[in-house]
Amino acid sequence: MAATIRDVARASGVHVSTVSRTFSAPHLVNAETRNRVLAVAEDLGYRPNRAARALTTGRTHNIGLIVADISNPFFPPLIKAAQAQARARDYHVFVADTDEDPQVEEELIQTLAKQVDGVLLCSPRLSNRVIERLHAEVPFVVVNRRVKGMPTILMDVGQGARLAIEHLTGLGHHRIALLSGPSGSWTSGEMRAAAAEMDGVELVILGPNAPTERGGLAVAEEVIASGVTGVLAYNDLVAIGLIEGLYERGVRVPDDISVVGVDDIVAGRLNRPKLTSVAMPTAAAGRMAVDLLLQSFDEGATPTLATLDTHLVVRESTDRAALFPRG
Amino acid sequence: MAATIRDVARASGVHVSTVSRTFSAPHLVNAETRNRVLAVAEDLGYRPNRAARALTTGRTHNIGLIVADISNPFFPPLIKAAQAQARARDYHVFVADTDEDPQVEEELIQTLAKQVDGVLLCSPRLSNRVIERLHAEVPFVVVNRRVKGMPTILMDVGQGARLAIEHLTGLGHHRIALLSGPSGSWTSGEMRAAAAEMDGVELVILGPNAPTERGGLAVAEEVIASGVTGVLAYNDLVAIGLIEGLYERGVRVPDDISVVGVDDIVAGRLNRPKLTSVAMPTAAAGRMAVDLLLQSFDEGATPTLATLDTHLVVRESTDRAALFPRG
DNA sequence: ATGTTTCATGCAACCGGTTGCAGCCCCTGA
DNA sequence: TCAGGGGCTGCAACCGGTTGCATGAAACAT
Repeated sequence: MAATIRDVARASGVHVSTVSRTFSAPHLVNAETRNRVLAVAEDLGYRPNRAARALTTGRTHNIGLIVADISNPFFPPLIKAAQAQARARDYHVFVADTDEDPQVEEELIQTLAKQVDGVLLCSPRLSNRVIERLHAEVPFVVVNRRVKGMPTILMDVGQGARLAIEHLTGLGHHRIALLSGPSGSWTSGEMRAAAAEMDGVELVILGPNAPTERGGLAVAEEVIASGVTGVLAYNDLVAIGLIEGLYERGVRVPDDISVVGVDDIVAGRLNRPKLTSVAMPTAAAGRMAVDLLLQSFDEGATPTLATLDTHLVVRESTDRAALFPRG
Repeated sequence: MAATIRDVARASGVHVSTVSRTFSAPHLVNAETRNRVLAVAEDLGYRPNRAARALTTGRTHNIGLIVADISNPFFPPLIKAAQAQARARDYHVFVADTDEDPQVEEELIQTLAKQVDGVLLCSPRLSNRVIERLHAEVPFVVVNRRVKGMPTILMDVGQGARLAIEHLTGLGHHRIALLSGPSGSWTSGEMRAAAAEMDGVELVILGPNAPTERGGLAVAEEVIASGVTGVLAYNDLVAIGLIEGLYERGVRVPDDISVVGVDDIVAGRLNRPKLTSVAMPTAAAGRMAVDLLLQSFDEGATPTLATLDTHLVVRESTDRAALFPRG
C-alpha cells in the first residue's frame, strides 16, 4: 500500500535512519543526500506515519477536544478558535461529542488518551473526582469548570449573571427567575451563587433544565406560574425556547416578561425579539485553552488559572417592568 | 507512566503474547490464566494502546468525519448520528472542520489518513480530481457529492428544489430567485439544474453566496432589485439572513416576498416568521455513511450509491404572491 | 504402551518509525 | 606526519502491541 520509510530507504540507497532524519532532523543530513531522499519520497508519495512516530517520541501532535453537545451553538466558535490556534502550532484537533452523557465522556477520554497529547475538556459533566483520576492518563485543560491542580479556563459567568440582574433590576424587575442548567454544570452553580448574593432581588430558582430550546419550552408554564417579571436563563437556547413557550401561551416578551440569555449565540441575534444576552469570550477561551495545553507539555509548569471577562449585550428581549414608570 | 503490556506480563508471570491474547482473542487463553491477567491489568490500570495495536493490525477502529463548517447547524445532527452509529459498532469518530477551505481540507485528510480506517467527507469543497487522488491513501464515503467509484450518500436536493418551486408557483409566484451556495458545492449545482428545467418559472440566479446568514444578509439588496416575489435559498442560514436583510429594508416576509430555505434546521423553526424549508434526512445520512464505510472495509464490496429523499416543511415564510387572488 | 489431537503458552519477527552510539572520511593545525 | 575534531551515515535497540509457528503437556484413541 502506502510507501513506508523502508521503501524510500531502499529506493534511494540509504539507511532508514537517514530517511528518518531527512524528515525529523534535516540539518543532520547532507544537503545532497537530503534532496535525493526527498525526491524519491515525493516520487513514491511517502508521508511519515504520525501514529508510528508517536510510538517512539511519545508525541502525537494531536489534541482532543471534548464537548457536551456539538449542536449547542455555544461550542462551535470555541472549537474553531482552538482548531485555528492548534494548526498554527502544528497540531491537529479531534473533536468528540459526549451527548451530555458522563459515561460516554469517560469512555471517550480513555480512548482518546493514547491518541492525543492532551485533551481540552469543555463544560465537562463528569465529577471532579473522576476528572482527577483520568488526569493520570492524559494532560487536561478544563474549560468552564474548576478542578484543583489542573490548568483551567473560566469565563466569569458569575460576573455576567450580576450584570444581567443589575440590568433587570434597573428596569424595575425585582422578582426574577433563574433557570438553572444540567445538574453537573459548574456554570449553573456559579450563576446561582452570584445571583443569590445580590440585594433587592426576590430570586426564584427553576430547574434543572436541559440546556436546549426544548428545556426552555418545557419550563414556560412554571415561569408564568411563578409570577416573575424578569428571567435569567441558563443559556440562549433555553431563553429562545422559553420565549417561544411564553408566546404560545399569550405572554409577550419583553412587554410582559423580560428575558436574558447567556452565550450570545448567533441565533439569539436573529431571534425576534432579538435576545439580550451575556456574551462569553468563547473564541479567546479556545485559543487560550490550546496554548495552556501546549505549555503544560513543555515544562513541569504550574497549572494556570485564567478567568475571562463576560459582558452584557442589551437587545430587545428586555424592557421596563410593566408597573414601572415608563417616562 | 501508563502500564504497558510488558508490565502486565511481568506482574502476572506470563509472556506478553498471552496478555495480548487475553484482550484481543480471549478464547485462546485458559480461563484461569485469563482471569489472573485481567485482575493484574485492572490493578495496574492497563489499557491496550490502540495506536500501537493499529500498527500491526492496520485497524485503528477510528473514523474521521470532515465537515466544511461545524458551526453550520446542518451538520450536528449528522455528526451525532454518525457518532452514535459508530459507537454501536465499536468505532470512534474524530470530527474536524475545514473552515470551507479546500487547502485545509486536503491537509486534514492527509493527516487523518494514517490515524483512522476511513473518512466521511461531508459536503466536501475539494474537486473530484483531488478527492480521487486522495482516495488512494484512505477509504472514503462521500456525502452530498457525486464522485465516481466511491461509496456515496446523496440527499436528493434536486427533488427538494422541485418541491419548493412547485410550492411557490402554486402560491402564484412565477419570478423566483435561486440563491446559490459556494462555488465548489455539489448541492448548489443540483438545485440549479433541477430548478432550470421547471416550466412556468422565470429563474433568477444570484450568487455564489457564503452559506451563512451573513451571505443571506449580503444578497438582500440584489434580491429586492431583481423584482422576484419568491426565493429559494441555498440553505436555512442564508434564508434567515436574507429575511433579516429584507426586514431591515422594509420588505416583509411572507407579505412581500416568500422565502424557502433548505436543511430545516432548528433555528429556522424558531425564527419569526417560522421558515418554510426543505428537510434533509441528515441523521439517516450520518448513520448510513458509517455503515457504508465499515462495509467497504470488509469486502472488496462494490461502492454503493444511496439517495435519500427530502421533503418540504411548510411554515410561515411563504404565502400567496401579492397579486394573486387571496380568496 | 504408543500415536494422535487438542489446548495453552512461549518465542521471535514484525508493524513504521526514532535515536544513542559508533565508525568512517576528510579537514585542520601543530 | 599525526592527533583531534566535525560532518555524515549506518547499526541496532526500542516504542507497544500482534501473530504464525513451535513446543509441551494433557487427553484421548488404539
